[in-house]
Amino acid sequence: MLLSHDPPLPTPRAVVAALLPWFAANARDLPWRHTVDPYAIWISEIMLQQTQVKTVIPYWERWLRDLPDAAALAAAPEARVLKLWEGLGYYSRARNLQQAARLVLEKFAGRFPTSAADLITLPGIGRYTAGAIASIAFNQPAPILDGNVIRVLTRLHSLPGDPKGKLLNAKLWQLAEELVGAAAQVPNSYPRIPESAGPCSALNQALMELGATLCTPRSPACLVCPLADQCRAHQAGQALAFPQSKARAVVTERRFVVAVLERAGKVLVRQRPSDVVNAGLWEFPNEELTAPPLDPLAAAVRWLNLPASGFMGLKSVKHSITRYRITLDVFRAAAGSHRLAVETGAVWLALAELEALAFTSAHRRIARQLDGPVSVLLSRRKSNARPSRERVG
DNA sequence: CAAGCGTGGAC
DNA sequence: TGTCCAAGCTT
Repeated sequence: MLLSHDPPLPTPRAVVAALLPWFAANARDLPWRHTVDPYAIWISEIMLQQTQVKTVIPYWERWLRDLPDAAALAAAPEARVLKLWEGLGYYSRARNLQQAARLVLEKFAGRFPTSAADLITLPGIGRYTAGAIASIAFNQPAPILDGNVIRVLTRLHSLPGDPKGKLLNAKLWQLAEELVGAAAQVPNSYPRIPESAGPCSALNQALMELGATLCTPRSPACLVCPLADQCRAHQAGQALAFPQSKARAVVTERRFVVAVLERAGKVLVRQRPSDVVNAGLWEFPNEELTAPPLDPLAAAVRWLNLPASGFMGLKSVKHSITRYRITLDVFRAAAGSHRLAVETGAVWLALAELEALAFTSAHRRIARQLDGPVSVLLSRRKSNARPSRERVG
């Protein structure tokens, strides 16, 4: 029997031998791939948590320009850090970055830790990020396991089960460790990325790059995949069956009324408390509609304690955060001394002053509506809503 | 270990 | 247009 007709086994050595040349030829030109500065790599890894590359690029470039090193980050006012993060979401990432920068200065004498074991002690750095920084900045043979690597490895080895579950998760970390260990032993003649720290860096990035560009969730490009001949799921025509992740939480609808109160050319804004979602970010006063029938205009009348003729509806804003699908019904009113200004500890600010503050995404969109020339009148009957150029006088 | 934590890209 | 989900961490 001719063994050469059997597909090659996905051994660590064979996988590395296929991935490194593929990555050297196909790596996307991403800005953080032109540096091995651990600070710059660290910032990119935190920003990339649960966030797409395309979204991160402009944030990363602005951040590195404004806060080029750990000392600058440690010394910056938190408000400036949050403003640089505005729109990226998961804002505790930004606060943890600053706290970690201060720890690097204090506990590590300003030298970034090079081992995953030290890195993971810093706030906001878990097992994945510790391995990513150690390998990408310092070429340490530290494994990584993110959503991309989970997809690649469960397909490559046709591994059933929940990849976040204890058993399979441990198996995947083990496989990732074997791969980066094999990368550490490749000869110098292997294709290299000139600005990469070395083969451990390249291997880990190659795994993620493959998952991001070819081994995608819904339309994997197996025909051009460098691992296709080793991939068990592909051989069985079952690539789409992996990973077998658990279903997400069901979506819940929520509705809020928002007040844009004006006085002498200023608007009323407030800062969210520290123990809620979007903690510390700025917003317009708002209240959730709970009891049905959830009529926003009636709720606004009751909440603002103003006659319906005393304010106008702006275009409603829709957004989603985590498992909630949220509609914001926005009402704009002239208010001399409204009780909301006292009760919530809010402040009156000119529109131009809002620019410097970190707003939640939905409320930033409301603020932009106020800047523009056109407001949208909300009809009492939803089916008859139509645009208008009227403004509150 | 499940749930909380945001947002916008992509199809 | 709705749905999925992206280089996860913390509690």
